[in-house]
Amino acid sequence: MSLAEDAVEARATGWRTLASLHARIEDRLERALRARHQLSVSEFTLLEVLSRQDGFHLRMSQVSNAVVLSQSATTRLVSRLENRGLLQRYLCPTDRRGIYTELTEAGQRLLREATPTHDTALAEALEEAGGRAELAPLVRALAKLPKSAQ
Amino acid sequence: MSLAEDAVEARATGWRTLASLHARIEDRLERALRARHQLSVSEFTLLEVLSRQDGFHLRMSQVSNAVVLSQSATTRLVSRLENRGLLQRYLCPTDRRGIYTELTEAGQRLLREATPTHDTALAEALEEAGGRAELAPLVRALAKLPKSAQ
DNA sequence: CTGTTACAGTTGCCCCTGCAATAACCCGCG
DNA sequence: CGCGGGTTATTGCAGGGGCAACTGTAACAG
Repeated sequence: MSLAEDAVEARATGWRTLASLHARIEDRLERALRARHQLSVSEFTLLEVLSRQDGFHLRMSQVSNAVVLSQSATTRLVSRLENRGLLQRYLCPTDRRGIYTELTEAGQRLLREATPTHDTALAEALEEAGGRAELAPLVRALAKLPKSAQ
Repeated sequence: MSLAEDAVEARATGWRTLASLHARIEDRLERALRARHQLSVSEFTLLEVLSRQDGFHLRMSQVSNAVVLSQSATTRLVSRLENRGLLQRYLCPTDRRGIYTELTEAGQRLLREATPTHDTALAEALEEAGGRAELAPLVRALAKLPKSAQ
């Protein structure tokens, strides 16, 4: 096998491992958050991302980028949470095309409640994955990532 | 910050990085495979998984596990590919509840055509991700995973 | 001022997915 | 044999996502 073919194979293997680990973690988080707080992973992620912003607000396009969803999915994601009173939309004063999204008190509270659920489920998922031979190396690598990797 | 909180934070960071990288790669693969071969990532993965089995066949439940999808999604995934003549179902002779899925000639051909597309897109996605400061460490870690990690 | 182009979000439509209920089947026990 | 309990796969239904078309706004050229 040539060096180039080797590289292709290595990337494919890495991708399969990554995809598998991702699916397992997401599945676990989804169930835990859905069962206890009526939240999907995307919804939790949005609350979490907003909470880490100064002033708790972001533009739609930034949200879209942060949660890695299309514009339309972002619109609906924000709408769902807005209907539940967890966040608010308001027009950007200087550019009326822009729309800001801001966490409400209720949203901050729900996030505080859901965070332990999330953290526990994540720890369990990693724990379990660490026990599978094909996933363990990646789990260990994850733990060693630089902290600041935002 | 306590050690325990530190660990929670590290896991959360790792998960965000993993999720972000996964989403970017999947998005890229999806577009490339869809555009050139009318295949989704799940569909390609199934073809690929089948091709690596002796005799190119698997039971539904094994398929389900391999592509990390629910049973119902697996049924439909297999049905779609069967309708396109890329694989065949046939009853397990010893247990008629079981159903085997087997790659056809056409399926093997399409897989051969699509593999370069997949590999190129994957390489590009990793290349691009490697250029982002927050993803680069994980990309490097992926490259170092043991080859055999199936 | 007006027409053109670029940008930010939203909406209609359709596909894929998971859950729960269901059908078909195997196995063991009375 | 025949019934009950556990598997394996399929189907009805509703939710979430992407694409493309559309609305409203800004920016710029003439």
